[in-house]
Amino acid sequence: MPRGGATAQKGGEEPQDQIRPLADVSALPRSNGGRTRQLNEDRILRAAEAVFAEAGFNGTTMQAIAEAARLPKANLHYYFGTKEGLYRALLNRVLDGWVDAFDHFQPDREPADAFADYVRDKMRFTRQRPMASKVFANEIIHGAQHVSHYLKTKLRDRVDEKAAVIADWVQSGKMASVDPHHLFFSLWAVTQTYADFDVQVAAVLAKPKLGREDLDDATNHILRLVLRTCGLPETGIEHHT
Amino acid sequence: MPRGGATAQKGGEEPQDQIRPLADVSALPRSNGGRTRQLNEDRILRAAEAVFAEAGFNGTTMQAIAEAARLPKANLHYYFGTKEGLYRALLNRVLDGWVDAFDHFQPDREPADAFADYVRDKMRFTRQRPMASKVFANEIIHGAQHVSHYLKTKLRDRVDEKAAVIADWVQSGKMASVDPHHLFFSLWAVTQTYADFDVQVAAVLAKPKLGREDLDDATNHILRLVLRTCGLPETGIEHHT
DNA sequence: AAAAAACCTGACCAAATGGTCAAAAAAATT
DNA sequence: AATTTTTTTGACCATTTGGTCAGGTTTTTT
Repeated sequence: MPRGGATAQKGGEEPQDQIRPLADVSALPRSNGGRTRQLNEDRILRAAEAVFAEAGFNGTTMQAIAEAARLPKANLHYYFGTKEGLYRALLNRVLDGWVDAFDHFQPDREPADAFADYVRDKMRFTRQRPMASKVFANEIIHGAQHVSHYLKTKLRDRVDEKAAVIADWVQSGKMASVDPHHLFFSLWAVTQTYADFDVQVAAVLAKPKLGREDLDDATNHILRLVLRTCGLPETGIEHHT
Repeated sequence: MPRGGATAQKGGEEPQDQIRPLADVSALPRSNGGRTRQLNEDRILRAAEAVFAEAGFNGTTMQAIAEAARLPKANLHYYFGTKEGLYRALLNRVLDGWVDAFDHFQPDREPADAFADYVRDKMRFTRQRPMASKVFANEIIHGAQHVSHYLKTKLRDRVDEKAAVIADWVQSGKMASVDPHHLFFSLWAVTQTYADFDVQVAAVLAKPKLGREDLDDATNHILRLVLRTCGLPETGIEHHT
């Protein structure tokens, strides 16, 4: 008897050509102590992230994910039941890494350091998992139907908590007066724009695609922007050329 | 003989319930001196903007647009030929209003005024046509397949032109040193985030939806952010509560 | 008042897509 | 080694969807 969200399967398949090679995961080593499932779910989620990011929920076909993961479509349904189920699983995975960066905002820290670390973390995420960012952005733009509860509870609480910390910094004269909530919106916006709208940025910069250096420039720019906005000293930022 | 991009039509229709009332346009007054086409195209585009914004290109069905516009589906095909054709027409419409705001950056202007006007323009657009912004954002996130040429030519040229103006301002000591290109990316990001990610912002602010006051707060916050980043005096910004 | 051009639309269709099923192969348990 | 559980997968299907067509109606032009 199956174990996943699925029940039973059967599905017509055409021969699957790989659409995008998925790193290497080619030979899932045998004799796993039963973690076949974990490996395959991960493999599928990785493929799904890329496909959903590029095509959005509706534009994504199970077939496309199957090809990207180099597995038959029915296999996806075996592990995740429905397209919706797979999508939700993916969103959970993406959201996990989203709230953690907030930890940098501790009351006893130096504001400048906290902001710098936060920005650098966000930009690191942007560089390393631009697809994840796009999946999330897409979900929000289209009404956040699957994550609205999360936004109104976990995220809101976390933001309120850290907004209070920033408000304290402002009160105690450690930084200039800024609306903490809107500051967060700005921080998210300026960092994620390099993941979500990378195509636009690259086009304007006349680059075929964004490279590491471009993102380093961006990071320095954002650091300057944030620190100046908060009336903090611009230490540790390289001078842009 | 038809005149639009279309050729000829015929299409099965179910009874159309309105999904979203479209303003009022209920009675297209007769006896238009032949501008029936213009009226209907506008009506369809208006409906399409809302539907495409909510569902993305692939998630949007011609049927849904037809219902929103309260016209039979075949009628849409009559005017725009294909779904793609309609989408492109919509994108053109949206892009038109996008580059104009750049005009505020004139060499002889006071930098502070130029930035303030630009931000206010962008935020006005965000408030008045959030759907348009979402359609555009969606297009970019998914690779800008239909507008990449535009980005690499018209937009890039325009940005380069205005970046030069800002570079001059920096040179002549009128404002602090900032990378002009990245400054634009930041400006776009912080303003459009209130249109594209309105759901997220509202959720965090614990509002059912963003109101005028919220966007006014946002505008003031952004003005402060930009002016401080550019080392310009914060004149004419109301103090946030 | 014809004739032509523009507009409208119900009926229909081929292709795509999410999902299912049954049967079998592999692994793990006993 | 037998049994049970988990995994794999090809074939099949109902529905949805973009798009077409032919014939009709309205408006404009002559």
